Amino acid sequence: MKKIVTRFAPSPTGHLHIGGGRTAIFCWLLARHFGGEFRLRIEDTDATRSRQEYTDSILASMKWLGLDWDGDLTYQSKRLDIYNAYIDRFLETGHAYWCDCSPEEVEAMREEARAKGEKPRYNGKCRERGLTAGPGRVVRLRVPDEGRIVFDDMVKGPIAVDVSELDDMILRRTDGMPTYNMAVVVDDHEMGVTHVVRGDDHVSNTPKQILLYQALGFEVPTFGHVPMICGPDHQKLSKRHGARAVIEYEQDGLLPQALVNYLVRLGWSHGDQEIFSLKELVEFFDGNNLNTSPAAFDPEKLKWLNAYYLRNTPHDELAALVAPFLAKLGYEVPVEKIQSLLPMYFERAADLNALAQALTIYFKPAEEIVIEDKAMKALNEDGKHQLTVLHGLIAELPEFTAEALDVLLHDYVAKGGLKFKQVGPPLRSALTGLAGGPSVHDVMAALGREESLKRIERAAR
RNA sequence: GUCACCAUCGUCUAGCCGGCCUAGGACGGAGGCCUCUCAAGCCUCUAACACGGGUUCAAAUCCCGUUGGUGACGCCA
Repeated sequence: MKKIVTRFAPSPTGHLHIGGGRTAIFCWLLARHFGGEFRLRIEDTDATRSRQEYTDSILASMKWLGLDWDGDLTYQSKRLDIYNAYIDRFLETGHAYWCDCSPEEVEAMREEARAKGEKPRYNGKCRERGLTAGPGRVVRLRVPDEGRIVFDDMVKGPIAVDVSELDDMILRRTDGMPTYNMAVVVDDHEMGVTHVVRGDDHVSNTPKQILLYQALGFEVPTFGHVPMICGPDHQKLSKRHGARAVIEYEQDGLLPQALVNYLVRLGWSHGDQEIFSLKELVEFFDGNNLNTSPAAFDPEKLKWLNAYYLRNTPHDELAALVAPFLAKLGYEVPVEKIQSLLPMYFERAADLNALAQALTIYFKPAEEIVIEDKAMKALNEDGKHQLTVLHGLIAELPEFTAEALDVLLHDYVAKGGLKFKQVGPPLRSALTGLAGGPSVHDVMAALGREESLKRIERAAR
């Protein structure tokens, strides 16, 4: 079988969005599954909107997601000569012609068609005028008068469109730049792309591109259009839905594997399985079992997956990942110290940022511990009384360890005929300022005797 | 408006070459166990085949229509 070549072709007009990210993952997976090649191409033919910083950002996001590409990056802006050579070929073979209609004229044609209840399109005015190159002129494709374009979509199955739906699209703009469809076809052919997997929004481009392949005598690749991702309300995806650029998820403290896992399951499935390692993904993803309908983005499920991956990350790795987030909060602390606190917190946070946030109470002085409202309740009269008594006992505890503290507290409760509820919550409020969290004996052991006593005394006042 | 695509719990989905489906899993939600609390974990529950016609002994599964949704219709990609 011929080697499979896929590609991801973003345009550097913004950061890598989750929709594009998912497409990239699918393309990468398909190539890796079949031992083929995954190529990356930057579609920067729109000079006014393309920016280098976006290219850099997209590349960084690709790396973060773990999507490595084969060969060199291809920049369309550096291939103008190639496109022009092919445009000449179109002209020479009579598949294209020069047109001097102004945008306003064309717009009028579209209006006219719309008024007649037809599809808005260019009417072919310059087809037989025999125009040659000149300023203000574009090159248009001569679309066949009749026929149907049929292709077998990898995910959607057979799709047929009548050529009467297509108009004589522009191949070369007045500024000499190729249009999207033109450049894509040339590049995909020259790069040896065998499988074009892209978003659903491109289905209507496919018949146009097939026309170009045919006119050029190129072999038509396999196309696969994955459905779009929409917001939880099934509306167009927007910031309001919490669906954003990949880079933002990185900044929020998501684990790349969680995002990949989530995105891949949005539109693809492997039976009932929810959790996939990268290795399993490569093993299972063969381009089948892709869904045909648009999927709603669900931040809750992403959160759950991230928490899952967080819990299952070895603590030395996790500590290293948390460190930069703590630093961002103003706490430069040794990774070993972070790791020592992780057993108490790794099951209690949904992302690295929240995890770092939770750890800050171990690095700030007693005076900076703010007691939240919910935690105030435990610091009633009895609570403060218990804290005062406990302060003395803890100060005299011979061996200050979590185990010894646990024994001390339970002995104290048993001897006094108390309930643990009378000592646990006030201690937690005093030590952490929070109503929930790890066992109080663990917290004290982590804080150390001196700091624990300071906080208990402060809260007992 | 025209064309294309799509339609299973609130969401992601399994099932879809018809019978194994009184429709399965996961997230969320509700309740419970555990427990000093919050998580985690475990258990239980919640909730769907858009509608209408066919075809058939039998339809979530096949066909047609309706409705609804998405996308496209650029000298953007």
